[in-house]
Amino acid sequence: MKFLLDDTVLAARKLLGVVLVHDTPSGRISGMIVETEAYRADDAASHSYRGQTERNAVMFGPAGHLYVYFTYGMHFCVNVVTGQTGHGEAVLIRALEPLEGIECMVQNRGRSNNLTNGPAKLAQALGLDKRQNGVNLLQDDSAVKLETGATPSGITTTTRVGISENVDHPWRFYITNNPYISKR
DNA sequence: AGAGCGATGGCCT
DNA sequence: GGCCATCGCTCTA
Repeated sequence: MKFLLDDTVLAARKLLGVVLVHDTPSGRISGMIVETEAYRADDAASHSYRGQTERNAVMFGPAGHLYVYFTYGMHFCVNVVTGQTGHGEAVLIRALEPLEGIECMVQNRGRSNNLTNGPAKLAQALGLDKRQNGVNLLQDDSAVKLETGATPSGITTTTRVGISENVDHPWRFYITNNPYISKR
């Protein structure tokens, strides 16, 4: 996972195919990352753009940690911190392909379809919220961690979703033809 | 298939 | 006080 220290846009591409795991009391829940977005420090759409605050502090910490934020009053979204410590960069995980613990995901989501094809959906499916903000994803004994997965067959590049600033950059990536990407 | 909108709370000015 | 890196229900076709 050395690539997390690379340029954040490149890191977002390389996170495709990596497996995100949450070890819970009710079992191991995991999914392969199939869609990401890069948020750079000099990027008006990034939470870190206006400097460090209590909320976004994790983004300014070391790469490979988990940044979880709360939005729209009811949703959590999950990011992997990238780049050098102090820069404030991260990659938003927008979609997963479910691998293990699908029964747990169904329970967490309260439905049996569309488990992980959106940033807030996958956070709920894996049981991730404010409590996991800041955990180290690169440590073996961590409850939430990243594991090496498959190399994607193909990568599609588009502009990012759901932002109003800095709209034109092609910083969203997904595995071409993967059925679990979020729509739009 | 697609547009409209309500739910719901923390963060920032 | 207004804004949100959202989701899913409800309406119109």
